Amino acid sequence: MQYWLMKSEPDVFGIDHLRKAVIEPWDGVRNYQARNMMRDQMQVGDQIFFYHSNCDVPGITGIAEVATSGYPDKTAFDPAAKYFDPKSDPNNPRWYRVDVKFVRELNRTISLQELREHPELENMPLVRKGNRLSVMPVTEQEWQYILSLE
DNA sequence: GCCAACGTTGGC
DNA sequence: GCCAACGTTGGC
Repeated sequence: MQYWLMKSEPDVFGIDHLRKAVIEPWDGVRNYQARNMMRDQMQVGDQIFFYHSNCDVPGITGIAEVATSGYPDKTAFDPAAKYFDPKSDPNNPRWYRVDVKFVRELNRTISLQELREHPELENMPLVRKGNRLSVMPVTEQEWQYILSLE
């Protein structure tokens, strides 16, 4: 069992959308580090913190779980898609995605500001200045600690 | 292989 | 809306 944190803009796709859809592909990731984690490391059942970015109160708002391991992100092949990438060859896909499944919303949003206040979490890429990774691993200690804040 | 220019992310 | 930080691109 591994733990992850995934960022999404709530205006585009937030925890509410996932709650209604239950299972959705996590597509549109166009960053190699994040791609590698989805393609190579994520396993069905892994737990995910759902993080809202680029909004009034950025922070962790819910929990999801990995519903499929990595598979090619087909939106990269579709010229009409927002995340079309002409360099992604269907015979050798450049981008991958996983499906994620809604687990629950947190009782409250644990804001980035609050997460920064805890020395126990200082090694998380999330709280590092300038970090833009949209998919990142979370240690079991960090996972449990954050849940204890809820 | 270097690095300047550019585009994007995302907090504030 | 601003802008710092970072990743990518492409000329050389």
